[in-house]
Amino acid sequence: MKVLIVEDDPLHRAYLGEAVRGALPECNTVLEAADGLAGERLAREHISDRVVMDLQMSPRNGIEAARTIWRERPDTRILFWSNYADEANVRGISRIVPPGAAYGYVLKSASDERLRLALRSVFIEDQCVIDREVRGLQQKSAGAVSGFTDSEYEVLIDIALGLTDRTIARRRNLSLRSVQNRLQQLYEKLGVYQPNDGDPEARFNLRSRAVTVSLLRKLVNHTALERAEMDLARWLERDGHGPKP
Amino acid sequence: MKVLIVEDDPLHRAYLGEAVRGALPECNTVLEAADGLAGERLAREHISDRVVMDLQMSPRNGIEAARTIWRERPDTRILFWSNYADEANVRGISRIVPPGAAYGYVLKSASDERLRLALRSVFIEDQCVIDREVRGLQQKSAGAVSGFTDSEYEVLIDIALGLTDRTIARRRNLSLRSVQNRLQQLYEKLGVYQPNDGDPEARFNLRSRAVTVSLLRKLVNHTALERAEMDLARWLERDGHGPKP
DNA sequence: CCCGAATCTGCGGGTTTCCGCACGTTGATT
DNA sequence: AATCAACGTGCGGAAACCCGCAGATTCGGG
Repeated sequence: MKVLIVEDDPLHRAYLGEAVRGALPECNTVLEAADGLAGERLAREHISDRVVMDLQMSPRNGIEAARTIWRERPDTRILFWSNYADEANVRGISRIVPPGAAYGYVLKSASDERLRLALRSVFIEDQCVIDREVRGLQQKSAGAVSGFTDSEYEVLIDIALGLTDRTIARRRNLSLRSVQNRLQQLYEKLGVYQPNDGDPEARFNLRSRAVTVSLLRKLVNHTALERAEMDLARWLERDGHGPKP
Repeated sequence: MKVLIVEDDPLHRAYLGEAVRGALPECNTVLEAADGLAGERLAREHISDRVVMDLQMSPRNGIEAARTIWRERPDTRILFWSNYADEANVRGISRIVPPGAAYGYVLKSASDERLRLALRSVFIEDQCVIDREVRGLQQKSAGAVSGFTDSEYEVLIDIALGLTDRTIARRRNLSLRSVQNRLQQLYEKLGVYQPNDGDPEARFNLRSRAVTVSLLRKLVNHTALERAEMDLARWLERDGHGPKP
C-alpha cells in the first residue's frame, strides 16, 4: 500500500509521516510532496490511491489538487488535514467530491488518536470521517439560517471581487434587476439589511459590508478570492469585451 | 537567561524550543505559552525580557500580545516568527515597537541557520534583524508607489469594514468631501481608478474593488479586519448615536 | 513676507445602488 | 388542474457614490 502526503510545512509533513507509518503498518511506501502541483504529479506517476492532503498551500492549494486527482481517479481516498474549518473550504470540498468516494476532514488541532482513527477509517475501511466542528458547518450550509443558494454564493463572490451590478449581469447572463434581487436576498441572509425605521441614518454600505461579514465569518477566504480572481481575469479576456446591448 | 516562546502550534513550539536551546547555551530556562494571553501572563510573572512570538494565534494574536508586553517593559527583545510577510503585519508591528527596542522578524520558511543567527543577534547583541522579504515591504510602505499615508490606510480600513462615506466622515471628524478625496487618492494608488476614455463601461465598483485588491495584496488581512471590527463596535456604542448636524 | 505643497471644504451633476411594486415563467406537490 | 415557492424581468425613485472645479487652510522653506 502506498500513501501520498501533500503538505508544505516540513514539520507537519514529518509529523504526518510518523502518524501514517504508525497507524498503517500495511503501508510500505510513503511519498511526500510539498505543494499541490508536486502532489498531482506524484499521484499520477505512482498509482497512489490514498492521499493525505493539506489545504492552504501554494502553488496550487489542496482543493485544486484534489479536484484534478479525483478527476483522473475518482476512487482515490483523500484525507484532508487542515488548520481551519471555514465554510469556504467545506463548500469547496463538497463541491468536488465524486459520488461514492471515501474521504475525510480532520483538523490539525485534533489529537494524535483522532488522526490515527481517521487514517484507518478512510484508507482501510473506505469510510467517510468528518470532524465534528466541520460537520456543524455542513449542516448549516445545507439547511437553515445562514445557508446560501449556489446562485447567492455566486453573487457574493462577484461583489467580493468588486464587480459592478451590470458586469455581474453580463457575466452570469442575467438582467440587472435579477442581480439586484439576489443581492437583496444576500443582504437579508447575512443580517446586513437595515430597516430604516425612524432614523434613516445608513451606517453601512451594504455591498461592502456584506463582503466584510462574509470574510469575518469565513464564508469566503483569501484563497477562495484568489481562485475567483483568476477565473474573473480569464473571463475578462474572453467575454469581457463583448458587444453591449 | 530566560526565553519565552509564544506559539500555538505544538510542533512549531517544540521546534522553537530545540532551536533556542541549541543557539543559546547561556539560556537556562525556556518558558512556553500556547497563545497570546498566556504569553502576556508568563512574561509578566517571570521577568522574561526575551520573547519569540508567533503572529497569527487565538485568542490574542502576536501583535496585540507584543503591544501589552512592550507597554509594561519597553526594553523587551521580541523576535517575531511568522508564516507570512504581508503589509498588514509589518505595518502593525512597526506601529508598536518602542523607540530603541531590539526586535526581529523572520519567516517560518527560513533555514535553521537563519533562525539561529536571528536568535543570537536579537537576544544577545540587541540588534534588529529583519528578513529580506519583509524588509522589501517596509521600503515600499515607507516610500514610493504602493505607499499609503496613515490617513489613507485609515479610510481603507473603514471602507473594508463596510462603512458609508458619511459615517466615515463622522468617525474621523471630516467633511464628506474630504473622505471622498482620500478615497480618490486611495483608488489612484491601488491602481483601481478607471479613466473612462471612450467606452465608459465601468467594470468595477471602485469601493469594493479597492478592498479586494488590498486583500489580495495582503495590505489588510483577516486579523487586521477583526481588530478593526472590534474598534468599530466600540465606537458605535459610544459615539455612533451622537446628534446629527 | 510671499510662495508652493498638501490638505480640507462646498457645489453640482452624472452614474450606480438599493429596493418597493408588479408581472411572467418554471417546476414540483397535492 | 390548481397551487405554491422560487426565480427572472421591467419601471421608477430616493439615496449613495464618484469626481471635476474652485475656494479655503495650514505649514515649512526661500
